[in-house]
Amino acid sequence: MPKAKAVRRRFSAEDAREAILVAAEKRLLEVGPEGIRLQEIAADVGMSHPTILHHFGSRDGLVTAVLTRAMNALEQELLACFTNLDADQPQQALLTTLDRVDEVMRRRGHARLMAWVALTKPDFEKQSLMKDVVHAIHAARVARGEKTALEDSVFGVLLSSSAMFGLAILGPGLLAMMGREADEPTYARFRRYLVSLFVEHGDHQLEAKKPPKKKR
Amino acid sequence: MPKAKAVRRRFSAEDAREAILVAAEKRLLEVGPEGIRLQEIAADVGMSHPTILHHFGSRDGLVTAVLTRAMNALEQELLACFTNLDADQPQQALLTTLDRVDEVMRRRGHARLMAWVALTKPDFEKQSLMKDVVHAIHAARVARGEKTALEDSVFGVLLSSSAMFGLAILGPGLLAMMGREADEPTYARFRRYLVSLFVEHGDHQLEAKKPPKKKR
DNA sequence: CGCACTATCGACATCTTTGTAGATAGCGCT
DNA sequence: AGCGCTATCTACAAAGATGTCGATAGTGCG
Repeated sequence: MPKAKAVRRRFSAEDAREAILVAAEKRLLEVGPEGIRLQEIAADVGMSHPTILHHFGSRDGLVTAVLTRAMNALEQELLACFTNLDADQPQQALLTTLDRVDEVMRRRGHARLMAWVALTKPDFEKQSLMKDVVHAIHAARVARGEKTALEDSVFGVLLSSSAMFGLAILGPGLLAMMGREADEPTYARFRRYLVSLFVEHGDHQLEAKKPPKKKR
Repeated sequence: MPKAKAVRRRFSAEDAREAILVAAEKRLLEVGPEGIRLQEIAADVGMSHPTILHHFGSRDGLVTAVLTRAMNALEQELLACFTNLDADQPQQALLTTLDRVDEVMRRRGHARLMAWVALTKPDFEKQSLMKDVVHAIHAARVARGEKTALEDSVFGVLLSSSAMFGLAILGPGLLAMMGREADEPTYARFRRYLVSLFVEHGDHQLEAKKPPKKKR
């Protein structure tokens, strides 16, 4: 009996790369860059693993491609979180920004991606968009009348970023250790708590400037 | 010509396990649990890899042993950071506590250990010592006269922990993105900034209770 | 249609890593 | 010293991963 003719679908090179990258990114979020296996990804896409090598040259080529793709996408998503740094409603603007960052980093799992990159590729090319964010925030604070140094705003962004990242990675474990539910309302209350810290800090800077109100 | 007699040193089982665990922990901090290679560790210790298997049964046995050992040691070190939660000098006590945590987590690299565990072993057994820390802090705040809910202290600890962890992992990258030096003085100033946030928050809670001082 | 191009595949080569088996040699005990 | 225990070694087995090669079969174009 003659062997059955293999039905072979054929992507365009572009589509094939895209499908492979999507499958690889899924694995990347789950098991990290080191856990990417050509055969697994090939099976997910429904092709044989030499096809992946044909499109990316080597396993390392695939890993680099998927990492840069994922980091670029993450950068865009984070940029979109900072679209309404509204100076009129600083408190509300800060809260919605934190909500969005939490959505991207924790609920959609992209903090894990950053963690993998930071742990395994410490010299990965960094963007510098955050500088603009810091200056926008600082300008708004100064316009509001706060007497504050630029570094104070730098530290505010640094604290928010570190905390949202750390929360995404360690949050469930930490909350469990402290005997609290790691549910969405708790996370939402925590974000409000963080905003209140910043608001109180801003008011404090404001008062420090206001010259003669009572003693001293 | 007769082959040279092999000079073979012989540890006690205890010492051998210890030496292997030390070498394995070094690799663990560098490349994570998945990166542990029996042959590399054996070479570091100066033995052949089947000896490791003899002592730990399997690679997985070694990994669990080194993980539990490292996490237990980390737990002890972190516990030691909370020895002076002095209610009389809350500000100074908080600052030195943060200094110590930073020393353990960032400078000694143990945040990477926690990150590896959180990323690859999400269901690793957790301790619950933090509950005691939270209650101690909260009791001190209430004794000081702050009108505050327990969850407020929970969130304070959660914020500190997440931030110190995130700072240890992402700190250099974030600071570079914002155009600041990632040197020790900067980290120290950041810790003081974080403490000032908590102090202002505490004062705010205090004022909220204090009934009649001026207008309002 | 017929042909060139190339995405795809099966089979294999090679390397790495874990794990096994049997032999060997250091150490403690009598 | 002699003997048993076992930590250690060499050599090999087995599995899994990346990468290579030549063949095959869609796809687009003349």
